[in-house]
Amino acid sequence: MPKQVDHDERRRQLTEALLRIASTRGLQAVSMREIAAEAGVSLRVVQYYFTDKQALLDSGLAELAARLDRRVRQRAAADTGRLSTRGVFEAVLGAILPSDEQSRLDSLAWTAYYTAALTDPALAAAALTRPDALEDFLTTRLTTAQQAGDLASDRDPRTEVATLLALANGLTASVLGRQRSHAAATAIIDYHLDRLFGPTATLRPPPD
Amino acid sequence: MPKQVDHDERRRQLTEALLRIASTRGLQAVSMREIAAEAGVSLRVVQYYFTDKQALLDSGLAELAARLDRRVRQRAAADTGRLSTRGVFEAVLGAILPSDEQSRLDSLAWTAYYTAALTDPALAAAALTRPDALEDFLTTRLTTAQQAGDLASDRDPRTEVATLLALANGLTASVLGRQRSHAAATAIIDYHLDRLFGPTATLRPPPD
DNA sequence: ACTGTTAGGATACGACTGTATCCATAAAGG
DNA sequence: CCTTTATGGATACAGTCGTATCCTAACAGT
Repeated sequence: MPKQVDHDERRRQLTEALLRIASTRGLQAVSMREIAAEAGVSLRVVQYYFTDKQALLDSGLAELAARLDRRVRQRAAADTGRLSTRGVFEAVLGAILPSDEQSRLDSLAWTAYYTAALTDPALAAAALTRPDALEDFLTTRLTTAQQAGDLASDRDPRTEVATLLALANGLTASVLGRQRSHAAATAIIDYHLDRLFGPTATLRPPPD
Repeated sequence: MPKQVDHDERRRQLTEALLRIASTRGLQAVSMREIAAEAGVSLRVVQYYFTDKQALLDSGLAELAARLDRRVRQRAAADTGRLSTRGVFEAVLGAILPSDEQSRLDSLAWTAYYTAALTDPALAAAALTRPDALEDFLTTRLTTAQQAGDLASDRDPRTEVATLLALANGLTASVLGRQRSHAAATAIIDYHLDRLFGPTATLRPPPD
């Protein structure tokens, strides 16, 4: 047998080439030949490791979901026990908003996939499933905080969580379109976390 | 001369055919021939009334912006004087969220354009300009309400408006993806308007 | 009535698409 | 050693794309 190639590694390289194109030139600029060129291989190699273009697109979507999940998990879930409830929300929402260049590119690709899924049934199943896990986790956490007295009793945890996630998505769109800076988006999130959890002590000036 | 055709009317028909395709099959499904078929004319006619595909896309974007502007204006700005500040916000935000089938289709097309503009410089200039007018109008209105004592003094009108608009966009995305119903999105908006303007009197049960 | 312009039908061009096929090479197993 | 199999280069195919061209038909102005 020939060179004995690691198929998973090859597929990973091609998937990353695909996402690089999708995030910089859009999902409609993704073609078999473009992926090959971006990855520095021939067209045949792309065909060899992926049966279909659809398989390639599916792989890109899966990798993207894994990346976003990883980002949220690394920022928050690792030491979720040690963080305050507010800290958890800051971490999760901060992980959703595009901050550095890489997360911006990933958000761009994700937006492209999401939009394509709205009119393409082949992508809808994979891209339009609601990520219940994150929402449930935050709702549970916020409900607990409310029972502990850290959240006003007239707040509805489910609605508050749904709001913050939808708000983060809306802000993300505006950051991607460069209508708002990352800092401005973060400020808006913080404003609402302040209201949610009351005038927090973190950076309050010392009492005179 | 021949049939003496109304060029503007012809262009309007073709633009609407374009938007019909973009909102149901996506912007990447829009081709000259598809537009011709959708409008029931020949390819040559499409070429005759639009010099470019780019001109066609620009026309679609302009029509879309006009429709959304019209929707907001009809719901709110016409009798903005007679409405309460809360009523204005309900009207504007309700006009942004896709409600009936037509506004859903328009929102789909708008989302497709916005996403395409993120990676296509030819669309970026027209689609990624911040609609300052609406935001400024609402901010002014909210500031006035605050001065009249209808809004708690520790609220920041600018941030509140930016939040509600970004929230409406985020909720719109979830409604388009059928992850949330229109009613659920409206409930979330109302929840926050309740908090903004205090426990409102509109539907409060009569005091015993 | 003739002429010139406008409106569109028909067709073609080169580029690009996803996919399929043919064939060469290289290494592992007998 | 030699056959088999995994890898990938080269090329082809049938569509579709935006755009260009050619030509005809119908009417306005003179």
